[in-house]
Amino acid sequence: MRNTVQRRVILDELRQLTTHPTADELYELVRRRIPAISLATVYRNLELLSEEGVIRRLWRAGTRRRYDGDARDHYHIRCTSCGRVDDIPASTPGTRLFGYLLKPSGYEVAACYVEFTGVCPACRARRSGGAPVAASSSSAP
Amino acid sequence: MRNTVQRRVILDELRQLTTHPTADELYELVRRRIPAISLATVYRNLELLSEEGVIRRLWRAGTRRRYDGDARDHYHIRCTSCGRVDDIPASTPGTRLFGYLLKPSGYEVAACYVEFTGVCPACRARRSGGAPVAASSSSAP
DNA sequence: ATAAGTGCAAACGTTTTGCCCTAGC
DNA sequence: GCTAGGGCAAAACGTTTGCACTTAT
Repeated sequence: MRNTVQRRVILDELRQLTTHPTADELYELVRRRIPAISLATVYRNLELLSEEGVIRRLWRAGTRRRYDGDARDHYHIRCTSCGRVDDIPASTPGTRLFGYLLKPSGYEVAACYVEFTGVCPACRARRSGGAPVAASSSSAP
Repeated sequence: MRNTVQRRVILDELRQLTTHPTADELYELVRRRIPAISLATVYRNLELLSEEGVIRRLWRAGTRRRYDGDARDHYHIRCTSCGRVDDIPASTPGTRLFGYLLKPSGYEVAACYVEFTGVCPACRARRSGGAPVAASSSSAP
């Protein structure tokens, strides 16, 4: 992975934000530093960086994808009214997850969605059998 | 909410599946019973039914939205290779979540994504202040 | 020198919408 | 009869891609 100006600035801008921007929100910011950058470059870099595990992709099918410059373990809470996404720190000896949710987050918590990712039995068989699968959509977030 | 033929068939077909179909997968099935139905109707109904809490919308499932006819509490596991989504039963006295994940699911589990949904502080204030918010995107999944 | 990366514009697939008509209440 | 809901086609939307050019290695 080459160290291009565009990539450096995209990552730098993303890491300065705690707002989990969409590709074009980030594009607007990056454009202030590299006016000639294209939206496609932002998309390509966000995709590549999340595949490499440098950043995280917050999937939401059908709407806009959001990205998180912090790849460390933590949760997210999304406002069902305006769509913003905030961080919820992972439980540690110092912070209790549900305690945080109830008070400091300020959110009125409505629901919790849990999704595991992995490799299904059929794909595991196919994989060990030899022929690789035509990967349809995504890598693990 | 009126009890139309289309709505009845869409819900019925969805409930017969455990495969969490996309809108157009369901459309193909429904079309066998109502050949003249339009894809837009399927979309409109899936959206309405999930807003009403009758079915569930699986936001994170790849690029295409997937729907679940079972609105009861359970989790999902998505294959990062082929995109299929399976159910993981919620922990009950009889089934242990992690026990299930490790064995009967057959999946090689890679990661777990947790997202809460709720109403953010700003929207709560706006809401109690009176003026309703121009809801941007969604209801809780 | 060479291949990864970029910019541009056009293409893509999914979802939403406006319009007028149909049918449930 | 009134209105939510349907069908159709077109638009909108976020994202991806082909191509020729650039640039980091």
